[in-house]
Amino acid sequence: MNIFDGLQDKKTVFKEKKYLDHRFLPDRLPHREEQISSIAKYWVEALNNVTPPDITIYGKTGTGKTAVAKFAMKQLIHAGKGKNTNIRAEYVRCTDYTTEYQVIARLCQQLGQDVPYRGWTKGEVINSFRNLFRRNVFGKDLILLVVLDEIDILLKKDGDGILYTLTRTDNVSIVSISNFVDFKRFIKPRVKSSLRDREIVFPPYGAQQLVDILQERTTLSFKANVLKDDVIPLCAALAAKEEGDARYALDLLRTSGELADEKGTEIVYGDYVREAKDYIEHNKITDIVMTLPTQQQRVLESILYLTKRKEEITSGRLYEVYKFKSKGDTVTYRRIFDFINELEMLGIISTNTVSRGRAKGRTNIIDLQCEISLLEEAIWGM
DNA sequence: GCTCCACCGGAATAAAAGGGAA
DNA sequence: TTCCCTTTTATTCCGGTGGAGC
Repeated sequence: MNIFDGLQDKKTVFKEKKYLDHRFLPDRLPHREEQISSIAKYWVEALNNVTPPDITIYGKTGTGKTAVAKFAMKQLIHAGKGKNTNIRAEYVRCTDYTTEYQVIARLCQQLGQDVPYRGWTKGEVINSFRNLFRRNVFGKDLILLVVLDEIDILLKKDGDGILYTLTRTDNVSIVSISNFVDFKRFIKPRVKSSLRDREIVFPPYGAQQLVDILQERTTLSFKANVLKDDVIPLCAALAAKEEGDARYALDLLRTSGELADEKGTEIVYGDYVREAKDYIEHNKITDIVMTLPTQQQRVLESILYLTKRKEEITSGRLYEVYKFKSKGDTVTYRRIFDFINELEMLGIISTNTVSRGRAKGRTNIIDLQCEISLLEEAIWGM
């Protein structure tokens, strides 16, 4: 008897689960035709051996920014085949490569130039990057399209040096993808002027559009007639409420199916979607909390403590509680300020700065953005 | 020994609205 | 009433330290 016996051919509602992964790149991206053709309009220059203009893509999470960019990359490379061009398109996720050095080193490696992760100065790495263009290794002038996904993270952490370097390298065209419209405030005027960019905005998907997207994936990934009629509209409606997040919609759909498998039913019911929602939320919080550094966990604990006591959480009060809780092993208020920002970025809390006049100064009001019980569970272990 | 980088904190600057002067 | 000042904290700027890869 093998432990894997019987598990592999367990009954399932899925045909091919992978098509429900948000990283899967379909052949068609419904309701993004306009954005795709905008990119194509700019990039077509590359096929004539002209460096295309820089592009900036804005949009909330799950609005298809990454998918559209990757789709366009694929198409461009395909179109370039057989033509007398030397086009490369490289995708860099700035959450994985968080400094100028790392991004350039990564680009070098993608283009076949080996550079170490450390030890070299930034200048050396930039030089060998630029040499890739001078040396003409590929016979034809290299045109490089760099897609910098979630660039706001990089800019916030490491400044705008990366843009400075890339805009000052010939034959490089930058596509910046950002969740925030105001990410340009991280860019200094001197760099901004050399970034001659076109902007493309990705609006959130509406409920009906999400239905279309889900419908298309469903035929690929689920067996026939396993979804109750209300499943897809419900996923779409819930995701539409979450700022039109298609990734979330797909997550809901997949998790609902997994729940059906788990329960051993052959049909996915609408109720499973609601259950999936709780499950996803729970997992998200647990994941975040588990990977948080100790000090940040303490801050979160303090927020939880104050929330439970129904006290208004001002930054000053929070710091008091935090200091009390960590008994000596503390960091300064300056750090807490950063932690609060990070927690806000993660979506666990929200802050609102208010000013209370002459004798009271300014303060941040902090609000927990998730269920107390979920957070408790995550912090105090399962 | 050199560089990158994560982590940290001090100091300077900005912001908002009540208080008070005109 | 209007307008500037004051107060207090938020926020930014910037530099130091030490570990890790080379």
